Amino acid sequence: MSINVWWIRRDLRLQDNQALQAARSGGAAVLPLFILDPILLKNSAENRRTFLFSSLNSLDEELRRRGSRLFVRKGKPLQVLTELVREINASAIYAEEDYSPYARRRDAEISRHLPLRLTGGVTIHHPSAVVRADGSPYTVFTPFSKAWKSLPAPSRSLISIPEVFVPPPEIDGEHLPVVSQPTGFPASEQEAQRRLQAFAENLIYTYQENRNRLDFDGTSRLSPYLRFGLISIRQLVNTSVKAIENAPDSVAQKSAETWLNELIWREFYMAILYHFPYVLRTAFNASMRNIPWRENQEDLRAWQEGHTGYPVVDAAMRQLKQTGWMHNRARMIVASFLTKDLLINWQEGERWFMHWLVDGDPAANNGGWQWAAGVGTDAAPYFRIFNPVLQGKKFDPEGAYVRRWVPELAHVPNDSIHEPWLMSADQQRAASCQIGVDYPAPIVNHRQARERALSAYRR
DNA sequence: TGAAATGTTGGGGCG
DNA sequence: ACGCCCCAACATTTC
Repeated sequence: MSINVWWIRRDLRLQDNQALQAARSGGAAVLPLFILDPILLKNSAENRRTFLFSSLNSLDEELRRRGSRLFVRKGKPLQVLTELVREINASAIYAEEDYSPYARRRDAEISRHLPLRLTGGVTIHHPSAVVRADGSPYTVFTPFSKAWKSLPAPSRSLISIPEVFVPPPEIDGEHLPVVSQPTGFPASEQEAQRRLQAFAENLIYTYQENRNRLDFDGTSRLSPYLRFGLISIRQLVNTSVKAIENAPDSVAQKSAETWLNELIWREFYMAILYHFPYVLRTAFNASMRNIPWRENQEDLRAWQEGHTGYPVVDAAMRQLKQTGWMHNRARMIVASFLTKDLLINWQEGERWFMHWLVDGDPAANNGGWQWAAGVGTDAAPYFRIFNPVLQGKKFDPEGAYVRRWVPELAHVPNDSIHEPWLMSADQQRAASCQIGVDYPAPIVNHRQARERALSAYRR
């Protein structure tokens, strides 16, 4: 009987898995393999490692329930696979294609030596398929999304979970590191399914208005699961399409369409990274590579630790450090603050986010930062500068988000919660919050910082 | 997926 | 009744 390797990379799921399906074709036995690649492990952040290992443990449990198990080996993938293929006399290696520069180099090298077969699955459409008639890639989101939508829709039926695996041979492998469950994001396929189901019942129909609210859980919170493939993008897209069709009214329909667009943004940035891998090193827009950034460690530190004196910024940065996740609206606010108000290089923000985010993905994170800094594809114009006070008032009107993450401000009244420095000495005493002692005064004056950013960007 | 500055309009107070 | 001013509300332009 022939045996295939199912090389698991960012498809940690049994449901709707094209690589797994391909590996089982012809009734072959499947060896589920995860490779602990020292290069990837060195670059990955602790929150993502915890989520990854926890996900692998739960995947292993699921496999054991079906008469199989997960094999883990450590080392350079080419070397690991070469040895393994010889050891078990495998016919082929099946894996879901990954479009990041490192993954492409790695897979190209392996393909020269071994029968590596790549399948789709990370995206709905391959980055090279969403291009203009002349084959050139899109660099603006709206035309990209139109082209994306004009391509054949994904199959509406998902690939079901194999009931029984042909047991693979017993071979040696590493043990998975034992980790505690990541807080806030239980790492299992069932959890991802539960979240999607809950979201599809209600929140998807109010997404348009609620997604921006910092003080309300109006988003799906599926990003870590999608990042590591505990759920397939196809299932999410199919869910959004169904919701668009079933929407009770036009507001609900618009909401489901907005959510679908967010999924397309993800594919857009993956395509950008695929076609323009240099964006990981420098601004997409060549005219935006010489902005006179400030090198100010003190301000950078204040931003990172949530001590800028702007409540909504500090709340968001503390949410990130404490939970490994940040609300999307908050990501835009803190990115605008770092790059515009503090005039610090967006790449500092990109690095900090990758260090903490449990959903950190190079394509999406880079795209988001370049967008916010106004240096990327289809970027926000450089003069679009968020006012952290107005953003707070608009999207956290009662200050619930601020109070949750910045306890020093717990007793500050609503009308001062987003500009506590305006409180009188009496009010500060009443709120048990002395500005400059219990909570910092703003490290920059927004009005002046805005002017500084505008003139720096103009240069 | 902004915010600030500037322009326009129209109602009300007032001489 | 009229002109003038003020200013809020809204619209447009600019960054």
